[in-house]
Amino acid sequence: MIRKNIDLLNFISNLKEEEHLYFIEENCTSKTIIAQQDTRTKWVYIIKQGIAKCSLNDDNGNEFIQEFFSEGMKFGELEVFNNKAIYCAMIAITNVVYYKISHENFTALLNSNKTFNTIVLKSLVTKLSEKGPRFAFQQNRTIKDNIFKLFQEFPTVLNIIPKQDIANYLGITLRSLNRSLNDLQIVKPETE
Amino acid sequence: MIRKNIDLLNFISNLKEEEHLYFIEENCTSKTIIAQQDTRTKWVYIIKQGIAKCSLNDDNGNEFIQEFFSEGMKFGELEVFNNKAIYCAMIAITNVVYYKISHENFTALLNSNKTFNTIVLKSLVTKLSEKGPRFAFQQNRTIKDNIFKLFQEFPTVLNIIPKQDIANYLGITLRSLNRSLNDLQIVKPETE
DNA sequence: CGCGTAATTGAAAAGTATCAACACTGGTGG
DNA sequence: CCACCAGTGTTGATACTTTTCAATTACGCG
Repeated sequence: MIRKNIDLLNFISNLKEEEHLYFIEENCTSKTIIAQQDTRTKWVYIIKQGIAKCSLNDDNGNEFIQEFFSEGMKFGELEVFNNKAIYCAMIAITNVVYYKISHENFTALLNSNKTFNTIVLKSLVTKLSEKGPRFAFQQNRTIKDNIFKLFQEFPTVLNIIPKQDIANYLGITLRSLNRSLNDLQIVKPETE
Repeated sequence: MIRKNIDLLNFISNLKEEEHLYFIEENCTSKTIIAQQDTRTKWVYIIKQGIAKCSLNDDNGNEFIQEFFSEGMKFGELEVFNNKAIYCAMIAITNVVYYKISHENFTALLNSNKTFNTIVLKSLVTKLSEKGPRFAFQQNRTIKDNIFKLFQEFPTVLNIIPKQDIANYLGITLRSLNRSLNDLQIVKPETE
């Protein structure tokens, strides 16, 4: 649910000065729209710290959250290859520190640096191989099954992510989420 | 819904003799299981002709169809990178002609041949960028909306793919599919 | 304290699945 | 040539799940 890619962060911090300059560090506060859906951008983004949601909004005002991104997750790289407008939005949930790298430098690094090429390939593969099972499970099980599984994997999610976002991630209404949490007797863990 | 990747087929047929031998041609009849879920394989498969379903089955007997694959779609490449058992099955719907290439040769080609590297990257990107919107739409709309959209994009689907498979692709029951088809007055086109 | 955002809850309406019976089709063997 | 069978498709009635709507409460922050 909350994805990370430490390899990529390590790779960046170990880059020699010259190539490290490709990556520009910025930060933003909670709720900032880091990248806007349906616009064109020249940047690929990589989360350094914090949590953001990668979400897809349709005309009816429905928000579908694909994943929550944390350390090392990159975003906007698909647009380097297919040269289209970005097809989903990236919105900060907590305060976020991130890198951005231009399409040109991204492509250059991809062609010149075999390690980077492999890391990018693997990250695409990982994203792909996680999406399938997630949607399969989500479609074929009841809401309760899905919530139960989610809270097993991630017991503290209520302390980190707003309920509406959790509901949008699961593709259900807030009402249904609340009912199921009651039935399953799941409560927000105390933070001490 | 039925994916193709002509670039990859062209690439293969233009390969020089030596590298073309990497790709072994085979064929099978309808309903053959080309690749079995949760097993390990040393092959990457590429459809040359026909249609197969890429599906994910769970313990409860539910089948979730990720996509229907046609000319040029490759399958099993994720396992080259993450070295796990294949996580979904590939089952022929029509008679199918396909290539297979070993993991070793796939990797070799990926490293030695820049065109191939790009084609593989792009195919991953395409798969990724199609999955998100599909599930977003599927989750946030009614069954009828989904069916209407599907039959707009693909009016002849009833002539090609069994109804149960269409239902599994949409994540609904056959009963619901039939009811909605009635309501929408969608009928199987005559084949002449 | 007051405001806006987030969370909670009940009742009614809408959407979907489940179950079971039946129809159609093409192929096979007597 | 007909009877049978398996696979595929069709349909109605009912039960269940989930959403919608609306009213209310809790919380954090200036």
